[in-house]
Amino acid sequence: MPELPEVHNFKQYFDAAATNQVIDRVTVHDDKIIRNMSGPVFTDALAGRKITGSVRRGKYLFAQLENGHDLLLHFGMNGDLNLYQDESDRGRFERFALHFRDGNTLGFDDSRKFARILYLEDRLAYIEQIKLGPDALDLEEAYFLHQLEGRKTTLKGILLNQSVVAGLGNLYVDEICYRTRLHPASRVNAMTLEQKKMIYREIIDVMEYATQNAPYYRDYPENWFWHTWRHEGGQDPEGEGAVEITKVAGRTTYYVQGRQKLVE
DNA sequence: TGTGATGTTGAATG
DNA sequence: GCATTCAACATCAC
Repeated sequence: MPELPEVHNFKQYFDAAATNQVIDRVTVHDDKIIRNMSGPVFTDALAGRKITGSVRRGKYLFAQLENGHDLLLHFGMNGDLNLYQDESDRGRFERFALHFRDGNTLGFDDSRKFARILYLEDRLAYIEQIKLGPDALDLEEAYFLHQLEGRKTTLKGILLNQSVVAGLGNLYVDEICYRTRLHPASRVNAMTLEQKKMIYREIIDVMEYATQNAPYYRDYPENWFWHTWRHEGGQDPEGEGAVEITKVAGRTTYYVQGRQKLVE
């Protein structure tokens, strides 16, 4: 599930659960989820470490350790955090868990195993390495406009590109396109400056609204866009047209025919 | 029971 | 070399 607003919520949950906790030991149920070292090496690297806080950038959550290193949590398609005391509360799909000295355990659940966990000695070097762009909430207009120059890809493709702006995913991109009245398959190089500025504005507005109003993980408000128009048989709340389903940038895409203009 | 899924990557292609 | 596209990843839910 996680896009920027969900990971924002994971951060809140993580900070409350783990800040100032000392890791007593680590359990790894599935070595493959740790992407840059073996399970035992990972376990040794974390044992005895204190967690001092966390930093979020896009969909990436960096848990900071007192030695200056970081534990990177990327939630993939359906990662989740689960703090518990009683072993019976352990998640069915827990892949690894931090056991704190105070007796609590923070489990990382991930049924589909698309999550990525790394132990990082240098967070900034890693961000540089994967070319992760600025967080959507920190996006500056001039930078964004510059990133769009000379691009021939689709509007949806550019918004999903984490190097351009970090944090947007399939659902929120559809909502941004809906609000701008632009068809998601519109070509970036065919759009006017005004249209690009409008996209910038909606990125910020949608992300701010979502982070301020989203409850933890599920159970979004009734008027959330995927309850109204972004689903099979959905209705455009403004009644301007029919909801169509197609594929853009390789992803399932919803848009309102008649409302969203294809610019190419 | 077959299909699709809210993400990322690396290989293939242009 | 760069931008872009697309299959692959592994498993579950509908």
